[in-house]
Amino acid sequence: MALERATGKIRDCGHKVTPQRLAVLRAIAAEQHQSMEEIRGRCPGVGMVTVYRTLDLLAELGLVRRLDLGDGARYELAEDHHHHLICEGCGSVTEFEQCPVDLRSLPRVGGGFEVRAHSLEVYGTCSDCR
Amino acid sequence: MALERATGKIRDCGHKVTPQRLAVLRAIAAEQHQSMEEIRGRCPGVGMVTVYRTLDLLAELGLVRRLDLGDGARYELAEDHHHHLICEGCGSVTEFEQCPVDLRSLPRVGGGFEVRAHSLEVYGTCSDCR
DNA sequence: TTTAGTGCAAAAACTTTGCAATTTA
DNA sequence: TAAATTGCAAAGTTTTTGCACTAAA
Repeated sequence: MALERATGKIRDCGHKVTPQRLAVLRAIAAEQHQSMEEIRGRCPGVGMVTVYRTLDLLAELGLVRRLDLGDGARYELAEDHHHHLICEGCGSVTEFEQCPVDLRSLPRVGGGFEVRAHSLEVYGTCSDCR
Repeated sequence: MALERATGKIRDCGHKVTPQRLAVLRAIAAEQHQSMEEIRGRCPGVGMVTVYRTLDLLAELGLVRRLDLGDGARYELAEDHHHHLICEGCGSVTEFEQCPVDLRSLPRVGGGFEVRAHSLEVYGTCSDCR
């Protein structure tokens, strides 16, 4: 379970595991690329300030990533790889599984950059907007 | 030149080409993934409100993309494909050219999504942070 | 018990809107 | 000239900070 890995990491880095942090973690795990508002909606008992600070902490620990695909900030679990389909017409964001990225073909770009994960955004027009 | 393509598009869509819009376009063309602050610095004669509105317009026309890779909003020319290397240690963002993405291998994901461009973010640790 | 974390209220930062003056086509 | 654009000031949003209180380890 990803939650255990996360709580372990929090503890390992000298931070405390609190009910608020667990609530935020569960909220984020519930669905990818959620907005602040959605996350807050999933953990109503947690103060807004704490949600911000928890997201900062989780991002710092490399457990969560913050990204903005055009409409405000979104948060997602920092999985190994992750692929989005973004419609330039309506702005909808959906995910897909199959990975069309082959990083083995990358000569060590940037001189010794150690790859850990990737995120691919494919832009275009969804069937509804054609 | 990308600028001509952009001004053509602006005109074609019934908008006017103004000195302010040209200045913002040039600013954006100067470097990829700049922050609002950097863009503003490159076109000091243009009011902040106008920069915001111009970026909105350009994004709407599909000429510019707004994205956030962890630290505030950044803007970049909406090129066909674009590849970032993001260090989880120091947050630095660099680009690389070689494209490790093969979209032909994608079965028509999402049922009829028409692909126009893509952006790849590779997360990891840069040589300075190892 | 000690140190880290929480949450309120306030501050700061960021972005959008209303409107009169100006400019492009 | 008409319709679009600009920029100021003000209003809205979003995010961060200061500080007393609370809780995890």
